[in-house]
Amino acid sequence: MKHENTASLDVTRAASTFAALGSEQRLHVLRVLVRAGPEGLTIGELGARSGVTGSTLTHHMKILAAAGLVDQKRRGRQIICIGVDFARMQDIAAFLLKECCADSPQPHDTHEANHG
Amino acid sequence: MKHENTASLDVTRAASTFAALGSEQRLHVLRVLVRAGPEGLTIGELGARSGVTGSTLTHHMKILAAAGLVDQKRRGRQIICIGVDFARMQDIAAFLLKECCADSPQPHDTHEANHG
DNA sequence: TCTATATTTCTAGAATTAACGAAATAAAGT
DNA sequence: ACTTTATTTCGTTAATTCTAGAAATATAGA
Repeated sequence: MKHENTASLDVTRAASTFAALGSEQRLHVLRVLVRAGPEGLTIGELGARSGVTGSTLTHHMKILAAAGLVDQKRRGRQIICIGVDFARMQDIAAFLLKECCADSPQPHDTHEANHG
Repeated sequence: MKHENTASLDVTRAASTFAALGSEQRLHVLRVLVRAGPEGLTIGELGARSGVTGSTLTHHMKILAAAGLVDQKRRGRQIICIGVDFARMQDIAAFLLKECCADSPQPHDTHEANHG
């Protein structure tokens, strides 16, 4: 990891977001949350529905929250978790493609039709 | 990792695709490839442009290829690598949201406007 | 066949991440 | 203050992934 890159902070952030999604267990938990919709679920209910509980669930939720993929807020003595919004996933996906063909010698138009 | 899930194979595949994108170094390499456009780059040139070379690059490319994010084909004694296409990223992003709100008690329409 | 070039496999130590029990903290009710 | 419920922090062990050097393989050309 020894290369200089002006947009390096973005790469770092995008990579850790993808990494957050890159665990089968976290992906499962996140999808349970997405299925639950905008009202969200408590940690307890999320654990019950996903089969991932206790400190393990806390650990995974922390990673998902740090990536901005879930929100957590306290309500009394429970924590309500709410899943990603669509726009965020769009942004993440776009990140990969946004400089597409910038270094290509041939005219852009030729390829651009493939991903309008 | 002890929960049964009918769609478990899909989750596994999606998770490993995200995991493939979840390394700063791999993400950097992949973006260099995306910048290069549809003609692709040889491993050597990709290494020169990205700063990741040798067995380390081979290792990362294997992971990206297994995830279907790059294609590799031999041409003489070099290997040409070509980056992701847009449709694949769209699919990956969609995976997360496709069952959105399925378990939500309230009517779908209320939330659906947020992510047409 | 011999040599040079391009890339991969093998191997292993370092670093990171996962998993989980036990103890700790936070809020609410008695 | 004490108890119960909900969740997190801490500490520790296991598992996975990263990184890179050295040897191996594949192809092309002399």
